[in-house]
Amino acid sequence: MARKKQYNEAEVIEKAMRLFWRNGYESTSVRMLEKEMGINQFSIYASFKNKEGVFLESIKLYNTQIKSITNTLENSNNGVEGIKNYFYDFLDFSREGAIFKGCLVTNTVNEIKEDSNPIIMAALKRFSLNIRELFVRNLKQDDERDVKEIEAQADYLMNALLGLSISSKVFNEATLKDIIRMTFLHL
Amino acid sequence: MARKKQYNEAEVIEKAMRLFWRNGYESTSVRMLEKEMGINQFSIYASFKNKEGVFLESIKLYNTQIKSITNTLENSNNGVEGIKNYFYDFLDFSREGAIFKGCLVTNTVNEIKEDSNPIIMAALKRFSLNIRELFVRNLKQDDERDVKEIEAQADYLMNALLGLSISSKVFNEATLKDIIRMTFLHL
DNA sequence: TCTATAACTAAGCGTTTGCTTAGATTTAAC
DNA sequence: GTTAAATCTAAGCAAACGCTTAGTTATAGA
Repeated sequence: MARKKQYNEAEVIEKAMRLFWRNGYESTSVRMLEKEMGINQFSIYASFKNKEGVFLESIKLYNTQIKSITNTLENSNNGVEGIKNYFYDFLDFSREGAIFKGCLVTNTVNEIKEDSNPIIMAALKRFSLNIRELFVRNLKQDDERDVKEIEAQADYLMNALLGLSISSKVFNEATLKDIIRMTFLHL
Repeated sequence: MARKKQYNEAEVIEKAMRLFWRNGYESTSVRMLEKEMGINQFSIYASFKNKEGVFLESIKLYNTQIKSITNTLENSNNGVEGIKNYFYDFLDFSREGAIFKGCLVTNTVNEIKEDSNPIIMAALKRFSLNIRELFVRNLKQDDERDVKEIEAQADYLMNALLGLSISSKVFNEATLKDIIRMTFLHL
């Protein structure tokens, strides 16, 4: 009855996500997206409604890709050691060749103004809170741990993880691994 | 011989800096600057050449303002305790009423792409390196400390400080203070 | 083969961006 | 008071932004 799409939506979102990851949300223009995704602006808007839609789909994909390491964390029952492994896994996950791109979500949180784009901001907060809950769950596995301190430790770890997302653009790999080592010294 | 300026350059830069601090570099437009600074675009360009010039002057001012707490750190001789105080001082410094604005420099590092604006990026890196050196200097004051670990500890502290700049937009004051407490537990 | 419909290309919409410029206004030396 | 120079206002520049739309092309059912 009608013409077939000449592109696969999953494939072009993969490319869009990598561009957002490197560039951030605002400074990725629709012109850049159409070049990277290899499809016309019309097709972008037909498939994903608008730029925001492309980004929300990118976060979804990011979520499923990072699932491979959050699942490892979720299935671990070795307490804080599991979280430490998550930090190392994340470093590996955020690497593209020699450079580190940080976390797509953290990068964007830093860029977006809350009131200028509440939909994206809400999606990003949901993502962060989810990871923090995994930290709490794993910390509770260590039975010699002071339960009153667990919430504070989870916040401390989130702070370190957020920091790592910036640090990974400044420091080299050896330094980043040393930062992780030091972060877990007293936990 | 000629007309007098109807504004004080130091005063309008103060206002520009606060706007950049809240908003970031890219998402602060020249139209917003002229409203906040209370002067016309022509005057902005006459006094500071361009938007980049306004920002570079803003960083200079930020530097002299934050000097009040970096000086305290520089004059301290109580080792890691002095750094801890710096963290608390920074939190206070970055507060505007009930909300925390993070660090102007860190906020902008997150936003700017290295190759898109190398001049600003260079100014920002200089700023960060300077603070890290103060950390190293203070860590060396503790004579029971392992000298081989000092560089790693300085990086760890920078990571925590960078994290704090993001965290301060997400967490409340009590949580932030708890994060600082936990950061220094094993140092 | 004809036709209806979805997918394509490419031009262009209105708005905002950083920045400039023409022209009026103020000021201080003469 | 005249004049020259700096400062002001306000309009407008080209480029880039997110997004739309007119017109062409391909495809599957009749």
